[in-house]
Amino acid sequence: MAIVRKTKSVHTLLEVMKQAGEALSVVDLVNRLDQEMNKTTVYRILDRLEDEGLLHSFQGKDGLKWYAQCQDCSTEHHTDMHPHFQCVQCGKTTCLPLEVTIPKVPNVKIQSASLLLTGLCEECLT
Amino acid sequence: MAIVRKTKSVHTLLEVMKQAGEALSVVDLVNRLDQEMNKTTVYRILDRLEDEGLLHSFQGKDGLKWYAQCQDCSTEHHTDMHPHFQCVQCGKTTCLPLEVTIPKVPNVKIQSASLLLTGLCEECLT
DNA sequence: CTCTTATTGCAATTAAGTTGCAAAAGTAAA
DNA sequence: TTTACTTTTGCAACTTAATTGCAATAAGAG
Repeated sequence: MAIVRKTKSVHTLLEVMKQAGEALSVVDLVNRLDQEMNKTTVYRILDRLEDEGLLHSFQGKDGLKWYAQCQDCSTEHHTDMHPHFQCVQCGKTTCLPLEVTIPKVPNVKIQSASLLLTGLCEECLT
Repeated sequence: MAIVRKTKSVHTLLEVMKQAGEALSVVDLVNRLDQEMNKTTVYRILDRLEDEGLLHSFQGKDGLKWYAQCQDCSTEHHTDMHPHFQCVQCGKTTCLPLEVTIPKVPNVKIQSASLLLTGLCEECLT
């Protein structure tokens, strides 16, 4: 695995993720960081941070790639699996701190699982 | 809901899905049907068939949209949810005839859930 | 400081998915 | 089967997420 330097760009990106406190799509991140860095850089840093295990990604229902930072994320704990929730109205997307029981499937070797729940969040319900 | 006519194109597409016997990505479908119809038509027919409930779709880990036909699919039974398995080596993707327990999340209204399992299929394991 | 390696910006490219519009095909009623 | 109307299709152009090549810059080790 390539060495990931904690450059200024990396720090800025992680800070934006932390401030957001929820999952962000790559498109959203590119927009938020438009003044700070090039979009190619955003894509590349996200790749590296995911390799390192500092972020994890999943495919949104919108076809976009989403990234999130969570407590469980680390290089060792990479296969860890938790569901995500995406509000169909406001788009807010969060990691759910829940254990998911992965169904047993005979004759295959499961390497990863991703569970995406969609619906209406608390704020959009009221 | 618009009326979906069983045109020749619709029939051909459904036949290809049936022959495949597994989930197919839109890109794959467009290629397989290249001689028979335009790619725009493939996209539009898939949309309509999903509305009608004859097919269901999900986002693959590759970022592509995948479609599958299954026994459970019908207009009435639209919110039905089952997991999919995608082999990382050969790409074979199938519906798993399993019930999935959707975790209870407080204060939100879950409308849909999609569970994608990835790993190695029986053939690629041996 | 100097050498080496990793990172970044920029422009161009690839590829998935969408849109507008005119032509063709299907449906129903006379 | 002719006519009138609606849905479907093909085609070309377009939008946009994601990738690539290359030169320039920044970081780290000695």
